[in-house]
Amino acid sequence: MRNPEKRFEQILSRLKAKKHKLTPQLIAIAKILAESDDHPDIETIYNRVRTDFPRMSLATVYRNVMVMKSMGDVLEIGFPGGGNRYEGNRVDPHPHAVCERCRKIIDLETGGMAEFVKSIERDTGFAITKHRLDFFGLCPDCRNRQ
Amino acid sequence: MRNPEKRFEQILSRLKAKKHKLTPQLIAIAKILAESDDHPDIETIYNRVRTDFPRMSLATVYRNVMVMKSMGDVLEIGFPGGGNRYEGNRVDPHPHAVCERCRKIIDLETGGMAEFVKSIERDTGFAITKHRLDFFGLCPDCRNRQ
DNA sequence: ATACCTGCAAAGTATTTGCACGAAA
DNA sequence: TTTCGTGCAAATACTTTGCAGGTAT
Repeated sequence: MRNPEKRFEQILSRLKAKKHKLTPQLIAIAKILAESDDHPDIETIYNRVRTDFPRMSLATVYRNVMVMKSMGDVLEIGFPGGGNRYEGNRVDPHPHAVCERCRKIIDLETGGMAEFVKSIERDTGFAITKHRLDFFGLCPDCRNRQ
Repeated sequence: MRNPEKRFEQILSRLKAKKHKLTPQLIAIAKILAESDDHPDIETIYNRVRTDFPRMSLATVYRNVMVMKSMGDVLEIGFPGGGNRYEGNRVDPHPHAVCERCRKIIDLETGGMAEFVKSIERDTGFAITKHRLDFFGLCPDCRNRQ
């Protein structure tokens, strides 16, 4: 998704379809998420939103981001110890390069693997030290329990 | 690494090489990590170790796991909201399948991707809904600052 | 002997929740 | 009008830290 406006409208219509009240706070948070391409954390979203809504609570940011996350309109990039990052302008699963020092996160396109690492280093200038590749789903036992 | 005993000795000798005091607590925790293939969390390690060391503190488990993690002898599988999982019997990076319901984690071997998802579902019986693929390292800006 | 490690309890973080009020539908 | 969302503050969960005493080298 390259068009933030369109993405914003899409999120709003999906919220409406799910019978969520379109409060000014929710709208503002959705807008930030649709527009941001730097994978902001909750605190960052909070700060951005507070330039327009100085009285908005941090709890409201948590709550609304979680709403959109469970709808599948926001991707959570989780980290141990918190400070999770969120992405709303693009929700198809895709790899990320994460700088361990400045915590910058950039989107990558899928491809090989190992081979992949080399091309990432070539294309981005990153020095890759580790990667993380997890698959989420239901194991056989749980699939059989509904 | 298929041999827990050997892996245990390896961790101990690396700890010794780094001038760590081989306290009974550290040895016990290293043993659990070398032997466990179920990616235990801190609480689980704590409980396993406490059958032999009932007076051991949870803080000690945290501290010693972190020591081995920074040495590169323990792999941390981090999750948002805590409850991170640890793996000491194998430290080469490799993909995992994580059950979102029972939190079971199993090791996988590397291969394609997309194609990969299908073969994982075939081989394990998992129903994969998402995957996670992150690369960690230093971005160009940070590489230039040392 | 002495530097490092431990247990305990307290302090931190990040996130979630209860509640009374206020606003969207 | 009625239901749901908000702000605030307190609670929770996980992890880290300060300190006094103990132990591996």
